[in-house]
Amino acid sequence: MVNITLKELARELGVSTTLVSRVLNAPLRADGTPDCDISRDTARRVLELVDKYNYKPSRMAAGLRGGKRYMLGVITPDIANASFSATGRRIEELASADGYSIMFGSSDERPDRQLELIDHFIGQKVDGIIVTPCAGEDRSLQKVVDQGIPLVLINRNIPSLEGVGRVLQDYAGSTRAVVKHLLGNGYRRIEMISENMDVLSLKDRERSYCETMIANGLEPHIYKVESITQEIETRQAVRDALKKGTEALITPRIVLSINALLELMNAGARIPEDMAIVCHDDSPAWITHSPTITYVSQRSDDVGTLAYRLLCRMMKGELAEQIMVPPRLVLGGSTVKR
Amino acid sequence: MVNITLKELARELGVSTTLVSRVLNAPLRADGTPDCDISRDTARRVLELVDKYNYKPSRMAAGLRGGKRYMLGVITPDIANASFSATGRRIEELASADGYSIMFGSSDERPDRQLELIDHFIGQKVDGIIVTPCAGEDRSLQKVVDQGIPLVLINRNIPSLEGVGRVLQDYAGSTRAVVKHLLGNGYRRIEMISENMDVLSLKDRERSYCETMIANGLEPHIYKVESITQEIETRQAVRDALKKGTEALITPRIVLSINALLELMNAGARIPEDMAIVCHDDSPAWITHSPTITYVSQRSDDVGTLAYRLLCRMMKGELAEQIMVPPRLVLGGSTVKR
DNA sequence: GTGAAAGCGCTAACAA
DNA sequence: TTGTTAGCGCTTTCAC
Repeated sequence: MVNITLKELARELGVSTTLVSRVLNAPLRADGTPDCDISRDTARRVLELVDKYNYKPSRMAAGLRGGKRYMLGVITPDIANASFSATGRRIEELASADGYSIMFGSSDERPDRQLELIDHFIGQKVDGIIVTPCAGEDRSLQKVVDQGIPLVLINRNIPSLEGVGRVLQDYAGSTRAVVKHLLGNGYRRIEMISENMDVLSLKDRERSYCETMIANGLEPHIYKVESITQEIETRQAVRDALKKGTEALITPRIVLSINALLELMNAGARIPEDMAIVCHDDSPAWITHSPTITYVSQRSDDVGTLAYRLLCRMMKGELAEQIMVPPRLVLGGSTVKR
Repeated sequence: MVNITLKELARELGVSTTLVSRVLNAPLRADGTPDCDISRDTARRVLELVDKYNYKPSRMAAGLRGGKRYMLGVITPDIANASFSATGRRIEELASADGYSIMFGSSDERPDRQLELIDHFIGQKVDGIIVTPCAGEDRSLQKVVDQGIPLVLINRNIPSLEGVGRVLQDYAGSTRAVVKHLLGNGYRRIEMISENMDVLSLKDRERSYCETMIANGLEPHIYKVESITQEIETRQAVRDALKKGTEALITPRIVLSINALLELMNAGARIPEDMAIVCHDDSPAWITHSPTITYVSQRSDDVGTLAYRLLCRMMKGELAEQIMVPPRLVLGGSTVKR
């Protein structure tokens, strides 16, 4: 019941292993026949037997001798995180359709873990690597580049690295779009509830909110809540905002969104009459809620698609690019025109 | 900058490759020295040079010749699903500490996809496979067993398969515990809101709820909502329950839990005075909510730990076992004694 | 068009 | 205690 080998195939056909290997590795022509200097007839016979035995070449052996390894490495800080796993899922989907296997690893935001994983991947001689880097560890990534292994960075940038592909999100741009959307719908007293965290994406959103408000002659105001007391503070902020007559709230993290929403319901506030709200990140709750919620989607799966495609191009020898993905503003009933 | 090979190491040391290989593959003794018939001194010299060059053996080559491959395959229906990814995460964590690489795949509940992935894994000659099987495809799994590759089933059972390990959740047992907990706290009029789905875990919970109620001389009642109109129906069910004077609600799926909770808040019902509630599955919302929510944890990470450990034992030649994991009832303020 | 032969980096009999 | 030899399954010159 063990898999048949190329050698056995060759023997049964009465040809050399070389011949079989060549047929198998030739690029396919438009009409589906292999593009190599093998007689059409022999090639057909080979393919038929391959089919009959459902022969699958051993990637191990192929890789060893120097061929493609059909293996990719993917590292995220935490595969259990919804956004990262959505990205990873998409990569796996596309890659396995192309015959690649995926090795996943979670760095857990620990540089040593990331280093370990990279070493592992290099040891396995993967064809390419996609990684959401954790802070404070570019040496291992540099090593990847030095070894000539195509590398694509996702979501977080490391500017010092050269020759790597990047798929990054335009957080500032999306927040600008949010504010403009609210302004266009007649909202003026727009506030943000944000969290005191050292995360670039959040800082970008805060900064962009302030800039856009000021550029439109309005005064920005951010409630900054501490992570540890986030729920209580968020709820307090919502009550304050309601009392003050704030017209719209932007909540740039999903936990803030959820707690703000809960407090609005708790306070009996009507959305969007008493308070409009823009949430962040993807949740099935946004579209089942009534009214539906206007939110900024991270497009995690699109990021996966783009990263994989870019990696493919790089594996074919094309130059590394930087792709900016604009997060998508999904309009809902929580910010209708007033 | 490319990795050094065992052969080069051997040449630099003036010994044979065999010698080096033996040192490297020997099990470690308590004092950290390799347990083989190599002179302590030579062994030390080998290890020193390995260290100096940070040599990592090529798993490809090792695997090819018949040694361990240090590679595991993990298949879940959807790695983007929180529960599965938590399990996968834990497996990866433990496995990579032992030097294994993990190949992940999502079957997307599609038998053909599962078959493909399994073939891939067999082709890569993984040392072991952990899978949450999708319905309707046991042939590929049988193939795994036939090839002598240790296989562990997670969460879903396929009784016909022999010689496989299993880590299953005791859904009926946990629901029994839920009902008993409520009874013990003085609740009598206990109802369940469930969804009309063909999923074993849900059926188990419904059955167990009914049985336990009847066994205690109480009348069970289940609101069955359709998946497609789940939100509206769940909310309606909550309103009905409040009107009828129901004392406690069990919601055996996370979406039902969330919508029931939202409707309770919407209706201004006090928890647990007007209605106690037991939610299901893990969510950060349960512990940040006030009052905190009593819920049944799936223990996805524990399942991962147990599955990995079991697989390890099987890879060492031990017999396959079946492990039942009792889901954990986490007590919160939503079901306090009345 | 096709095949012989030499490896890729490693492990495992079998000798010494 | 150590080395010799022969592969694992495949790709790749180079020769025919």
